[in-house]
Amino acid sequence: MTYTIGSLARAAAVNVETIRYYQRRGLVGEPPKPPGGIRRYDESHAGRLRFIRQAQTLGFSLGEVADLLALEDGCHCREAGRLGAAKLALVRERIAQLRCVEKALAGMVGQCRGNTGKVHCPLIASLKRNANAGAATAGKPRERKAAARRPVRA
Amino acid sequence: MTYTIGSLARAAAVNVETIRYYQRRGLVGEPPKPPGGIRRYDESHAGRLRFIRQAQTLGFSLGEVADLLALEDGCHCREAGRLGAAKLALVRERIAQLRCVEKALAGMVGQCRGNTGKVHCPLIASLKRNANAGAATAGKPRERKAAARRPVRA
DNA sequence: GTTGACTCCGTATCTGACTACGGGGGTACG
DNA sequence: CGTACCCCCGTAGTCAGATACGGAGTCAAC
Repeated sequence: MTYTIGSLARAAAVNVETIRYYQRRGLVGEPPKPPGGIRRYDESHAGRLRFIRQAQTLGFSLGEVADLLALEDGCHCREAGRLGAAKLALVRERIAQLRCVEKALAGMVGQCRGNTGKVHCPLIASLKRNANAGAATAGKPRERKAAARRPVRA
Repeated sequence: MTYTIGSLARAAAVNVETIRYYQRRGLVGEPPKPPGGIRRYDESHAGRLRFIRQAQTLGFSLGEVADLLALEDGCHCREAGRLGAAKLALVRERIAQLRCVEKALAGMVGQCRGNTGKVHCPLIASLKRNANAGAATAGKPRERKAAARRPVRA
């Protein structure tokens, strides 16, 4: 089955304009345009779009997503391996941090059962440990030139 | 030990302007200003800032961070519990997804050892399963009014 | 008592990621 | 044939999250 850009957008639950934007950024390909006609997309495009959205909700910027997609697309293995290993470390770090949050939240939610007073939750404390660990390796703020620091749809 | 806003910024590895911005957003408090003087901050402020950054890298928007901080600050337990449970579900989902990515990346990096050809990695496939599961509950794109879909520093 | 680093505060600018607009065109169907 | 969609493409606008700027005031040290 093939898609027009509009039906592709519906299939992947994104805006048409977003697809065009991703094309401009080189994240998804633009199929060749039949003379005087309408471009045709397929499942691989839909998969790519869903992947991008997914990766974004996991905290990857579009730039990072582009890196991941470059891996998928196949580049020289040596390079792919390095890049993949770096991303892997990043992913594992995020998982570890999220587990801290999970534990803290779970504890707090448990404490809250039936209580009507106030709570002081261990969330900040639990994250602070992690943050301090990371802070040692962090440079001065002005040196940061990295991706903007923004999140993601809920 | 106490901080001026500048030393606080260094201690938490953020920009001074960012602190002011967070104050405007109500994420961190502004200590009272001694008449004609300079505000003083302490460890609790530094912790809060680190927490915010931490939470952001985990994919929470500043709005969500504000929710989490409200829990920390203590609100009625019933409400805190609900909020906490919701965030908890979200966090668990993210962990599960990240584990998919982790597995896929690890497999790929493994395959790459010593190989100089090309790779086609199972990354997209691994996420597609997850994404499709979620897609069932997703509304049309235009209905989205949620937080912007942006990530986070590397 | 001047210098230099820093604070205060308001406003302006930048970046990433969309999202909207609008003119020009094709296709489909009643 | 008309009209109702949909596509193409370029450009402009929006929104969150910072960052930057600049004049006036403060403080510590030389």
